[in-house]
This record gives sequence, structure tokens and C-alpha cells, in this order.
Amino acid sequence: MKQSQIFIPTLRETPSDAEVLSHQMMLRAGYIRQISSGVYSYLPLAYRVIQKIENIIREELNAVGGTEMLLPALVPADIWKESGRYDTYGPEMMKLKDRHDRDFLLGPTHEETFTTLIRDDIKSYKKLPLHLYQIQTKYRDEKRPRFGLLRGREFIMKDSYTFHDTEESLDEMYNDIWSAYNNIFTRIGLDFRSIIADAGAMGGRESIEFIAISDVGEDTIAYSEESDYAANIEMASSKFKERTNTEVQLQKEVVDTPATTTIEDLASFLEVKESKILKSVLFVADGNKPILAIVRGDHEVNEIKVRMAVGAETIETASEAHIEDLFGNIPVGYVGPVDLSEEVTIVADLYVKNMVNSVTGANELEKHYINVNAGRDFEPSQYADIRMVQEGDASPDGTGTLKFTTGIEIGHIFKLGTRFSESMDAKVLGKDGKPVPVIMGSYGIGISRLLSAIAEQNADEKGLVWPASVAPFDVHITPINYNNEHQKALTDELSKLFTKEGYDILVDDRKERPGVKFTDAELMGIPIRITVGKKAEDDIVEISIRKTGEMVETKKDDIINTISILMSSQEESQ
RNA sequence: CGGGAUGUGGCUCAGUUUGGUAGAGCACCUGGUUUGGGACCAGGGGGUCGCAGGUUCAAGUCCUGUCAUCCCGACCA
Repeated sequence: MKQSQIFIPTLRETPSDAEVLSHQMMLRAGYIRQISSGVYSYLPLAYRVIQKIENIIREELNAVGGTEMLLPALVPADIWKESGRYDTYGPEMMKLKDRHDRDFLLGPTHEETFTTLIRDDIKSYKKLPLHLYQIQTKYRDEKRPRFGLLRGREFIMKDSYTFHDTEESLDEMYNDIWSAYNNIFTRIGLDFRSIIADAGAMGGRESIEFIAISDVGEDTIAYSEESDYAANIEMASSKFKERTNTEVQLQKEVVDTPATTTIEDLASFLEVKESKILKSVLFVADGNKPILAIVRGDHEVNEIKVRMAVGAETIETASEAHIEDLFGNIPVGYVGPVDLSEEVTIVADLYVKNMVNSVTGANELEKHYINVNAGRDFEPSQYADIRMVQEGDASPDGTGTLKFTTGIEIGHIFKLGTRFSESMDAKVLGKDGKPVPVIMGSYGIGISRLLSAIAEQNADEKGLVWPASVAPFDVHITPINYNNEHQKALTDELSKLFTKEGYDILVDDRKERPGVKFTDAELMGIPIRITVGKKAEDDIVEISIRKTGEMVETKKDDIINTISILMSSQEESQ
């Protein structure tokens, strides 16, 4: 393909509204343009990368039994009202009305639409399992779109849905898709991790997130340096060692503790370590059940873990009004688990088991108890892991310690169970002739976000550096002077030869000076560049590798061979 | 939604303090000279200064409102 015929508007300077490297480079290299906050046009180069990514996804999903289809992005509100998400999904949903004043939305995800389809057309377990997927534009009215394609309001997503009559069938397909995802991200050349994630948000029970490691990522993950354990920080746990504390249990006492509403103040006032204090945080589960979560003073409560421990759908920190209701008019700093009303469920972190003679709020203004012991002075309804892990904690699998890193969520798979089939009444007849709700899974890959993730991991100060598997072209031929007859003849000959061999070729036939061609080529980031210059008369050209900057001269007759060696070493190095 | 910042030609920005009727570099067009790392010379096109209202003889500049974009946070997944 000739460069003069493609729309590649490169910029010499960095647009002022781009902060992160991938965004800057994709703008400068002529891949994307912004049309509105979080809404982008994909120019020809970006679209070629997208198509390459899509084809890798198709190959891998088709290999595990998926079939591609396409649903409308425009969704009638009715089916979202059926599932209950029309009211709960929130302001991220792009809502609109048609001329008859009927409610519609632009799909942020498509569980409802797929479930409707299956409900109406699948009546027997014999038609299951089924894995359907689509590649489609999704809409989420994000509060704060950012970082170019990383968090957009309109974005391209691959979403799969699977339908099953048994849990075993779901497990099997979920695992197949999990490994397909690993293949996809590996082929794309990403440094990524699959991590344990929170499935609660989608109403499911098990979920894995795929995270591309990156400094600009919005997710924090905890991982073991010595094993393959990795989890979203909200889901991460650490290895808990129960110790038998030989310290003698002392008599509980009330002490005056004026103006000590924080753990820090209390610790310095009483001259004890923060780890000697019981931290109490009041939550409200499912809108009405008060939960008092207890963790060690130097630990933080993890809301999601509390929610899971008590088996609640939703959880939030209690409002001041709620606290006053239960404890009277005292600051939260004086709240504690001793002598609480039956109404409040006490959940204690595992580490509380190791604590003896602790300090805790006396539920009275400016007073704390000292020498409080769980089991004697209060009885938690359960002990559970409800703390945020900290860097340096032991990995839960016993191998290595936990480190934190940030990353970009590029894929997410969920075992949904019957969350949607029950609310939307999607049932099939089982072997025994009785209707059973269809068991579902859903599986997403953020395709447009992948562009940014790849670019973040593969750009340098000169521009983008695409992995060979997704590069918009395989080889970039830059004749120094396309008007020179030798150079033109050799360029055209090589172009034909490569095309015949199955390579995607971009020829810079523009009447530009060499410096312009080279800097543009480096911005665009095609893996291999062939420079046709003065030695064209002798059928000699230069091959340069974008990633390493390495450069070799080669004769025309050896070129296919040389390139295929270089390409395969590129693939391997990923 | 809270905090911060910015809107002047396609891009980067100056001009706003102190009001006097819009500028530079790059990009673009024409001609010429150049041709292995963002060339040079000459000529040229392109801007209701985000939008609306107000003050004033006069507004890019002052006032009020509004919209948009970006960053931090919160939120969401």
C-alpha cells in the first residue's frame, strides 16, 4: 500500500491535552483523533491494528467453540427493567428516547439482550452449551473519561456469553475461554497477569480479571514475586498465622481518653502500639443490617471482603445518623464491640484472634476500654479475612511476599450463574422434563483499550513500537528518493515480492526528505523498515528493526530470507 | 460531583497585567534551489480570539453567565 494514498496525519508536536505516552504517540503518529471527551475516531493505522487484534481474538475463540454474531447497540429499556439493572446501573448508562417517547439505552454490556435471545429461542438442554460472541461498540457515560482510549465513553469491546444446563458445563467452558484469553494476550505481545477479581458487581460468583502491567493503570493488584498468585487489591488475601499468645489476660478497665478519635491519637495518648488497638468500622449491609467490622489498629478494613463475609448484596459505611441511632451521639472513634446490642453483627478479622489485652472504644464519649479480649468481652459472629492486604504480607499460597503494582484491565470473565436467567425467566427443559434456569457466563475484552495498553508497554521517545502480531503493516519500505529510477524500480520490485509472500507492505512514496520519512516511520512503529537508497543500483538495501534500532545491509536476493528470520526472532522475543 | 487549569488559524504557543481593532514557529498552497535524519529563498491562503450578554467612543484584553477540554480526587467496574 502506498503511503500517499493513506490518511496518516502525523503531528510534529505533542497536542497539549494528552498526558500519557500512549495517548500522545497515537495522536502524533496519526492513529486516532478525539471528537469529544472519551470519544475517538480510529484512523486507518489504528483500524488496521484493531482488525489484527480482532482476528487473533476470532481465531482463539472459534477454536474453543465460540461463534460470532452481532447484536444492536441500541437496546430497548424494557429488557433492562426486567433484569432490574435499568435502575441500578446508574448514570453511566447512556439513555435516550425515540420519537414516541419510548425509553432506550446504548448498551454498556449485553447480558440482557443475549438472555432475551436465548429465552425466546432455546427451549431444551440439548441445544446447550452455547458460546456466542460479538465485537461491538459499547457506551458508558463515564464520570471521568481519561488517558485517550484507556477509559472512553464509546469503546470497542468483544463480549462473549455462554449458556449451560449444568455448573460442570459452565466450569469447562469458562476454563476453555480463560486459556483462550491467555493465548490472545500472549499473541498480542502483552505483559499481563490474570488475577482474582470481585464478581459481585455483575452478580456472579467467580471472576478473573486480565491486567496489563502499566504505570498508568487504574487498578492496583497484589502479586507474589515468587509464585503466580495475583489478585485485585480488593480481593487479595495473605497467609494468616495463628499464634498462641501466652500473655496473661488482664482485667478489663475503662479509661478516660479525651480527644482521641483517631487510632494514631489514641496510640500516642495511651502509649501503646497501634497494633494493640481494635479498629471498629460500622457498615450497613443491604440497606438495613448494621455490621461492625473489627480489624487490628494498624490494618485497614476491606469493604468488599466484609460484604462477602456477611453474604450481602450491597454494603456501605454507615451514615452519621445511623451511628447516632445505634450508639448515641459519640464520634466514631469511641465505637467498640463490647456490650453491643444484638442487632449489630460483629465480624472480626482473623488477626483479631492473635490479639490479647487490646484497646477499644467504650461506646461512651471520651472513654476507651483497655485489656479487652475477644471471646471473653465480646463474641464476634464470625472471624473472617476482612482486611486490606499490605505490601510485604506473606502470599496466601505460602510462597513469597506480596508486592503491589498497577495495571490496565484488558479482559474480565465472570461466572454469572443464574443472575440474569432467573430475573428474565430464561429456562430450558432438563433431562427430567422440568424447566431449569439457564446457567450463564460472560466474558469481555476491551479492544480499543488494548491499543492503549499495547502502546503503553511498547512505545519509546521516538514513537510507537508495535509487536509484529498486531502492527498495522509488517514492513515499511522507505525509498530515499522515489523519483530516482533505480530506487523506484527496486522499491516496486520488493513491494511486489513481499506482497506475494504474504507480508503487509507500506511504501513511503511521498516526495519528502529522508529525515521526514524516517521520523514519521519511527512514530508509526512498524516493526521492520527497509531503506532503499543509493545502493539500489547494486540491489543493496538496509533493513532496520524499530524495536532495537539494529540495522543490517542485505542483497535483494537474500531479503525474504533475512526478513523472515528477523520477524520470527521478533515474535520469539515477545 | 468536589478541587485545579486551559480555551487565540490544522499543531505548539505569544498577546490579557496597563482596552486602541490579531501575531510567531511549524503545517498548507505557488515558483525556484535542494535531496541519507524534521532543508532554504521568494510569494501566498487561512482566525466571528469557545459561546452569549454587558461595560465602553473602542473588548482577545474588563464584568456576568454559559459551554467545552485536560489534570487530581471521589465515584463506578
